[in-house]
Amino acid sequence: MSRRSGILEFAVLGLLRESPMHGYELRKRLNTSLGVFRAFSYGTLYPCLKSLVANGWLAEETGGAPEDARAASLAGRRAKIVYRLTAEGKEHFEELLAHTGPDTWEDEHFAARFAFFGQTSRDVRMRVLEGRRSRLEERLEKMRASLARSRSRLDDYTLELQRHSMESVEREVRWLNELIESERAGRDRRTGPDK
Amino acid sequence: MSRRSGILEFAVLGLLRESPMHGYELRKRLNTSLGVFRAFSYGTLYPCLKSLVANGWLAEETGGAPEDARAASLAGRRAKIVYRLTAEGKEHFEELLAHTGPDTWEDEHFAARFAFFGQTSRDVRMRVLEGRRSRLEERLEKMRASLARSRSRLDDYTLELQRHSMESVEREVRWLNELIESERAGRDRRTGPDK
DNA sequence: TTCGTCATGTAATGGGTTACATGATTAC
DNA sequence: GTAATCATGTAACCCATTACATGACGAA
Repeated sequence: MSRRSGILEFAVLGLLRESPMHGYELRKRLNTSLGVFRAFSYGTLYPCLKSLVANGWLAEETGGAPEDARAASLAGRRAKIVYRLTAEGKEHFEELLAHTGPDTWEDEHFAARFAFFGQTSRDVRMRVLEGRRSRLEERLEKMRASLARSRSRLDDYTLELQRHSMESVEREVRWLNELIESERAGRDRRTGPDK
Repeated sequence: MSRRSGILEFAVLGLLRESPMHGYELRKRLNTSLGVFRAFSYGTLYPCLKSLVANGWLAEETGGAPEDARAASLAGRRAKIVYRLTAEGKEHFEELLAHTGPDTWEDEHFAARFAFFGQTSRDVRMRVLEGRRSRLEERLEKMRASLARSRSRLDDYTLELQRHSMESVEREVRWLNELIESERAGRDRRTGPDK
């Protein structure tokens, strides 16, 4: 029970929905394919997998069909545990995909959600994108305010750092604007009057 | 002893070098003036301050001069503890400022170091900037490689996410290039032949 | 007088890493 | 045969947050 990391749990479920995998491979996918994710260590991943099994969301399949003589002969062989999503797991992931909320627009969480946008319904995508955007706009407001208050007593490097990080945030807002635009365009094409 | 957070310790020492402060104010400065830093909670900050005192790097000054009658009359009054950097603390911070190494070019650590570049010698600044840059270039290489390997089996959203985060990294590299350029220009002005 | 913000602190908990331990398989 | 990488796992630790507890000070 418990040992829920939110992000990791979500990503694991999402990856396994595409196809069953064992832990080691899962970890690679977490770093590479999904790129953005930081590399979770085995010390995090394996216990997480166990807990997902305990919840009934994953099933372990310790390789080799039992009727296979060669498998039996290699008795001492370390089991390569393949995990696959159960029906309950699929259902649970579906729920997670449908969920939107303030936690959803935080940095890491947002990246994880975005990575599975391919499986997400458009209205949920919109809510997440818009939530993220307003979250960033809030952040910008705070930065601008504190900058206005303290600009005078800050040295050049501190100022430059603030300028650069504000620009980064502004850049992400523009990116979100484009994404939201194209989501809307997609909707319009579907529900619009004609053409 | 211990309870060292690296970043927090460094930032606290650096802020207190400018002027003595109490914990509450310190925390505000950590969020606002230095902007980039995430808001450390009191549950992190206060124990950290205690440990810095235990190390002899900070000294506590529980306000009010003792000869002040009013201070004595307000017996029950909650002490407002002002922390100031000791000579040892200053020396220790100097050492931290001079240190460069692989840890120094990681995201959060780098931001903290950059925020105190005003107090850092130019050659150390250069090493940190260049270290950071090569760290990012490494990261770019990995991203490009994994993208090349798996582009085909990734959906549009995953691709877009990777594209955007690569662009972010590339943008930071350009920023670092400019900074390094202007550091070099600064050195040239000083040591160059004339004008 | 009550509410917001200033101000300090602790204990429980969370979420993660590192180091360690083990062993199979593949490539050279 | 030996090194790299595949593969799984545990225990000790680290860093930080949350929730809680306490209380002063100023303004409405």
